Amino acid sequence: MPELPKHYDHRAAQARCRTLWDASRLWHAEPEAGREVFSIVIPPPNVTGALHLGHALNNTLQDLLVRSKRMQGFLTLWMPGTDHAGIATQAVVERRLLEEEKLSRHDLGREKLVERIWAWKEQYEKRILGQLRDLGASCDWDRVRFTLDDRCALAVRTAFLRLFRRQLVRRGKRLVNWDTFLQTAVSDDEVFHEEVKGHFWHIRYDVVEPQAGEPDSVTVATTRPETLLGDTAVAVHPDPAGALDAAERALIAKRSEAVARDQPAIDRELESLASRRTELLPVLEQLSAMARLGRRVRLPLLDREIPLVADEWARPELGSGCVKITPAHDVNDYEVGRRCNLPMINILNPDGRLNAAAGPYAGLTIPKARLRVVADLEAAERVELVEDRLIELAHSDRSKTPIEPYLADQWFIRMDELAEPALEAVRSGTLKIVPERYAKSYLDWLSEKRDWPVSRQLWWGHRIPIWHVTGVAEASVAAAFAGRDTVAWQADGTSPQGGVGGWFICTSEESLEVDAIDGQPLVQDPDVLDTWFSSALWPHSTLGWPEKSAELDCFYPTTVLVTSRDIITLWVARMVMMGVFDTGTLPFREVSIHPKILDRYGETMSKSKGNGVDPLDVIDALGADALRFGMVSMATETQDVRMPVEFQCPHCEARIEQTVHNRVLPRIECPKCRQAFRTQWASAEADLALPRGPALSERFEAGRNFSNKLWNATRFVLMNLEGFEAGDLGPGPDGFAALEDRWMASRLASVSEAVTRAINDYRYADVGREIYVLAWDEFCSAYLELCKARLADPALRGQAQSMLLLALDTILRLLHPVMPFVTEEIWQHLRDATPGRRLPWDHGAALAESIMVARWPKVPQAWVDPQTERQFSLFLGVIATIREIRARQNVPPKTRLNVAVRTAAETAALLEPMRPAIESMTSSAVIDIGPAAVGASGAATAGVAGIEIFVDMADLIDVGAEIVRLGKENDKLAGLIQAKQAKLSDEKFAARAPAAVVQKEREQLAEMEERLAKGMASLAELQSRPPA
RNA sequence: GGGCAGCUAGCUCAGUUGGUUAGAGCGCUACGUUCACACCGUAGAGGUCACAGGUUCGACUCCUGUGCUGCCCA
Repeated sequence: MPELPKHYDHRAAQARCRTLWDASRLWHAEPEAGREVFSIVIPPPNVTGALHLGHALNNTLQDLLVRSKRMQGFLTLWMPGTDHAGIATQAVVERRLLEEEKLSRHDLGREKLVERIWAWKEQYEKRILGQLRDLGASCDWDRVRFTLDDRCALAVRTAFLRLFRRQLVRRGKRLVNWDTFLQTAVSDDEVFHEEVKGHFWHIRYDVVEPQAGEPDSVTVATTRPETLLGDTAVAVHPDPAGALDAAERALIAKRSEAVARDQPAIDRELESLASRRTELLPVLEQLSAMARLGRRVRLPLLDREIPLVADEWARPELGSGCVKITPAHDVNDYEVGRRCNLPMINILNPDGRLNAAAGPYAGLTIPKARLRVVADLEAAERVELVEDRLIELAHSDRSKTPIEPYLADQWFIRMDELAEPALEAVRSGTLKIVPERYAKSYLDWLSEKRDWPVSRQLWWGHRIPIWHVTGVAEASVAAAFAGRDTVAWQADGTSPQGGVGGWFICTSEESLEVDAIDGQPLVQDPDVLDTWFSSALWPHSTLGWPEKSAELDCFYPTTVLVTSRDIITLWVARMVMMGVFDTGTLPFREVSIHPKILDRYGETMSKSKGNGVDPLDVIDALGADALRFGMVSMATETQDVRMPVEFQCPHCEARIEQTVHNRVLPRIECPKCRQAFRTQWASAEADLALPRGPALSERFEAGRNFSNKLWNATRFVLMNLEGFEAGDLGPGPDGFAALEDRWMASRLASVSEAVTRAINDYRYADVGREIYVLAWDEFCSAYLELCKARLADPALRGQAQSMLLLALDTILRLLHPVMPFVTEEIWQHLRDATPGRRLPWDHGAALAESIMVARWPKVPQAWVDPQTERQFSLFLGVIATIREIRARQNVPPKTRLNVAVRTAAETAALLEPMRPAIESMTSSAVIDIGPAAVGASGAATAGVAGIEIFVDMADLIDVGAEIVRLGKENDKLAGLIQAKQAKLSDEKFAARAPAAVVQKEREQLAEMEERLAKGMASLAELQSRPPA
């Protein structure tokens, strides 16, 4: 049998496994009746860019579930695919177009731009799917879907038509977040807030024809002075006195609850409130009365008369107590405008320049208009005060430019009816979110039932399947689409004249095939749908809905959705709503939420920050299994995990800590070898010529080392298989003969049970940890060492070989879902060496061609043997103690020592069979085990529970050092004993603690006292020796 | 402003229903390379469990408050 190389070669193994898995297509699932199904849809990665570590985590966890369920015999489907990511992808392509060709999307035109984006998609889809395969994802690669492909498109149109028919789609004006760079509305979720330095301008508006005793002007303040061009009112509170009272009451209440330190600040606020009452209140009362009388003020610059209105949005406790109202460009003002029936003047063009409504300022961009408006106001002596101020400004996540609130026509989906079943599913526990605490944000968000604005003024996405026609009678529309159940229509909301009006016509067909009705053209809505609309249909659209496909029938609803916490509302909630709406069934029964990966400073990783780790770098340097093991170990129940990032020098392999400073440099000089390497930022030719230093993390090394450990354990087993014909492995008629075999069997049973349970509970990190301890600490460090003696003994050799194989095989199967490549590679070697081996849970079936479909270990729980495990831990304790003495005394490893073990006859009987193992594992000779065992004079001693160990040191012992050490240990023990005695002599403890606890404490005390007595005796003995 | 987390060894994290003499991996120190593996072995050092109160015979664990960090929603 050829010997394996000393190191596991992950690159070669990955290539071999890929070939094997692709040739066998074991990841493929066909619908089949009567089998238990496990199905899962991938959260489709955006085709915007390559996969990052977050994806690696998400997909590793899914693959862990999928592979284990497949081995457990479920009919298992993992549906792969990608998302078109409307705005994100279009923005990236547009940006490149501008950078590389100096062209805007309008220069190119809709059709050509969409073509370019498709080309981008093809490139990145290929890359993403390649990355997933490199990661080892066992998706059904015959079923790859894309949210913009024909099948998804039909699902989108059909779902939209169904919503339209149910009157859940409506058209409306709405203040949207307008991205003036991309010229589209973006959703609230695509907006981030950032503080910027700005100013707060206080501007005076004159009262029109003030009467005697009335103020002749009001002052309003704004951070955006150019918006006054769109002002349609100035508001004052309807009951200023009442509002001040309420504000005061609130402050007093707050003061009574505040800690002393915060009270002075509140007192100052109360004082200022009191002074407002005397100075400002009379004027506000007067203005409030004027508002009721319909009095007006004059808008500076445009010289327009606008009403003074009474509305509670004006807060008497702030500023002048008056506020300008710009309904078309501010969310709160919009509400005021609706309440007071104010006109809404839009002063913006879609490109962010002012329109004709801005009069002389038309054509200017917002920043320029602001400068001009301020200059003109100052010239007109209208500015009373300018304050510096930090402003929370909304920015578009996509273009990073400031958002302008903008009044536009949009399509909305009404949420009330859709949200209710989705809320109920989680409240009733039909849909389980793990960890449970995330259910709260899901419920909170859905409970608001805010309408979903679904139009996007983009070219990349699903075109809204609605056409508009004006000036026709409904009868004509009906006649045009007679007999087509794929078409529905609604009045457009304008009032019909003589029965003739405007209509919105919705269809699930690709096109209406009717271009005019009664001579009036049909115009398709130019907008596309929010990306999340197609994502919301993902679980059922990928399986063939609206067709009644065999896949839908077999694999829907899916079993579980695995995702990270940031898209619970955006995606998970919407999938639940649309899944129920379209199919009547929840799209999945459980949602497993995993953490987010942050860098060492707690920042989210991103390419633009330069703090990310490319999964392919890890796969290349340390192996896909190392990456996966790291990911699984990190997936605990917390919401974030931190991952320190390091650059690896390509010259000397030194690791350089990634810092806020060096992570943005194009080149870095290695502090160790003084040679430079490039980073992702390199653009100058000189930098690009340098070799690249990948960003990695030491957190993946444990996985790499683990792969190698397993590999070498396999090497050892294979080296010792000569003469062994593997058949049925397992206990003989009388069970396992050797103690260590019983122990190993017991551990296999416990761990396989624990791992299976952890997988079912989505405790991913526990899965990794359980197997790691079993494989490394128990199998490699203890069991394998113990087998060496029997392997050398012809009579016992077969026994050991059999159990070694049984244990290794079981470990491989348990580990395969976490580390598929190394386990498959080993499986193939082991299969060649022992084709005839059968494990009890194989039930006689032939050895699987791939570990991917080997049967999951169902280890009989009868193998669990607590008595043996206790015995074994005694043995391990003895070994550890002897080794400790040796290390303490600096005894060279090859020096054989004589050891005596004094313990009760009962314990001695348990240890006796392990005598050869103790000897080989501590390179010593065990002279005696029993109640009467004694060490030679000058022996070093140490004890574990109920066992005293004498190691004959002859002249080796450093008496002085030993006296110091023993003295310290005795002191510590004495302290513990004192504490324990105090506890036990406390009557309350004895009276109230459970008897079992008291009993345990007593035993511990007795044991400590015994150890202390021995320690004192040893110390005395050492002190009585003559100095060396 | 509201909600949710987190704060345990130098770093990254475990710690089940309160019963601890608080653990792991990495890093560090010492020793070790014929005998599966130096991507290794053996041993060691290292912690007022963020802070302050409270409940309890007993608190890392439960309650209240404070501080810092992060995320989500306004």
